[in-house]
Amino acid sequence: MKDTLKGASAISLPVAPTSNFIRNIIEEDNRINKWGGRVETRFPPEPNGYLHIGHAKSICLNFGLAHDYKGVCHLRFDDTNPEKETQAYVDSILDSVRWLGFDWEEHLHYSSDYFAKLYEFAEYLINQGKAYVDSLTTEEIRKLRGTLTKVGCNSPYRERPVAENLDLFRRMKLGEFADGAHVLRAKISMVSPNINLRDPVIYRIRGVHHHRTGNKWCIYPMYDYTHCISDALENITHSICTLEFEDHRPLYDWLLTQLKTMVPCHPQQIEFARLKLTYTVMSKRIMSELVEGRFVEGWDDPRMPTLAGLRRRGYTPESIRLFAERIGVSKADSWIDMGVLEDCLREDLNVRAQRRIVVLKPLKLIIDNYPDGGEEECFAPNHPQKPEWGKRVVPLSKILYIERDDFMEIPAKGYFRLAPGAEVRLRYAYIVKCVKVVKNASDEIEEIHCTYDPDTKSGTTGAKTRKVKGNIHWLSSKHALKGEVRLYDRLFTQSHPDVSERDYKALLNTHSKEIISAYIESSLNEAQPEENGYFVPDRVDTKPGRPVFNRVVTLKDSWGKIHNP
RNA sequence: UGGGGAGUCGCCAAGUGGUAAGGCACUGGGUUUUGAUCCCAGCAUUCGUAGGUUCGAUCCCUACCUCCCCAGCCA
Repeated sequence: MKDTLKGASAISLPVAPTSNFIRNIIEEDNRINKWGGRVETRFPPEPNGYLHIGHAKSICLNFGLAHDYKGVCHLRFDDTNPEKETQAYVDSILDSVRWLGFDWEEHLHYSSDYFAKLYEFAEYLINQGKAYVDSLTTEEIRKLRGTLTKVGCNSPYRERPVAENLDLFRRMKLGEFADGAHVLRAKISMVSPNINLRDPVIYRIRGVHHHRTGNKWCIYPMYDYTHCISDALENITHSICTLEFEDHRPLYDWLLTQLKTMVPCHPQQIEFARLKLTYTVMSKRIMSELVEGRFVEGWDDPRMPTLAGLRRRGYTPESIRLFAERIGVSKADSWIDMGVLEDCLREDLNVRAQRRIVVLKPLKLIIDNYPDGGEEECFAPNHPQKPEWGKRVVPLSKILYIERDDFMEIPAKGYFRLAPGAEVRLRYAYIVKCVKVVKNASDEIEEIHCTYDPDTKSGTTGAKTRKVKGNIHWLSSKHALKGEVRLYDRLFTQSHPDVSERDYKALLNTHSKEIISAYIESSLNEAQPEENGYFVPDRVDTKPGRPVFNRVVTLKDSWGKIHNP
């Protein structure tokens, strides 16, 4: 079911993908043999930030489609804005895509690889009378562009002769002008109702160092110009992007039409709705403010929706791929409930994680009739549904820690765990009965006393003779280890955080991280659950002899839902 | 109010002229030494609204309503 494929795209879901409009397009293309059955996609991040779960949707889509249709998916860095891009971001993106389980094989590309070609094509456009050098300032260009409801006006430089344009453009490349002195614009129409077609800027002067091309260039192509050509040069068949690029498509198509004799193909741009997840934000700007303002402890803070954060929290690549499949792909704006993501994780961890005991909020339980200093071994299965995974020893002694929530002095209706006079099974051990509650001066329960029935040990014939409904976990006080456990909750208190509000930070959940000192089984080391959630060692803060765990997600809790909704 | 998109169950999402898939959530029931998992059952006479075409419309036509995106020398 969950095999680990190596190669092209290491994906494999427990469910068959449902149809979506992009698959329908591909299937129709294949039917009419538009691309000779070829499917070539690409994931084109700009190396100016960290990848997040929204990018994961796109990665899974692009690599997934390539995988399913026996095609290939390129990883292409759209690195045309050197002021914001760095090699460090390239590295982190590479790392995240690899971690998610995808392999671009030899198809790792950079838009900057095409700078020479892009430049050559720009000269071609100039020669064709389809591009011109404009010498207006940014503000002047903006003014002449018109507005949403008013058409634009031609720049006074729009009719510059080809030779002058060529000369100017070459000198721009040579570095003869200051940043901003000139731009190259496509000559389309200043009266188009689509603002993207009002002679868009396609090259600007930026005398800055580029993380890959160094100081070779001082003019850099713009996204709209670069992207379609890069797609075409790479022989992409289906160029999948998000909805906001929908009205850039006419420009994408215009450029490739002008350049049809220069490029090998004309890919189809297809737009889908970007992911929005409740209780969090996907905006790079907001995330960056959260990091800078120390509201979280970095881009890989386990509360962040970044892939680095999710990974550190304990999310598995499989769970994220399952999530991407489960949410589907469409063009409708939508918010996916965070619960869907969490459930995908539970589904994955449930089958793969070994079980261990963690007592989060301990309450001392003393077995009065158990011999002082005595101890014995109990055997607990590593997975309740997988006997082949074997059992491990859990030592029992007279003094234990149980979960505070597993005892109620005055039991609520329907509660069937420990209470005065009540009987419950210490899981994998004996049935005990609560005989006494000891409180401190402030009336807080300090310890509870029980008696055990020596004939009821789990695994013995006596265990079958008596049935109790309640069943609680425990750890022997002298054997349990102490460990730091970090409990996380949603980043925002609002399901649909409106970060356009100036004071959106007031919407942050101030209880999104709780650090506690818990009792753990000595062998707890992977994502391992028992009762109160799935835990994973924190990959940054765990040091030898100092265990630090993150609770990735709680278990479903239908009692908790009834009792404290 | 220019242009481009979208509106199918609480949340996603198939279907697109023949009478509403699936998942999540939810509700019942069963199994269970995790109130977990697992299993079984239930859960839109209805597809933004109003008209029209048709034997028949979520699907075609018309009008309207609501929401999203676009005026970076960002991507």
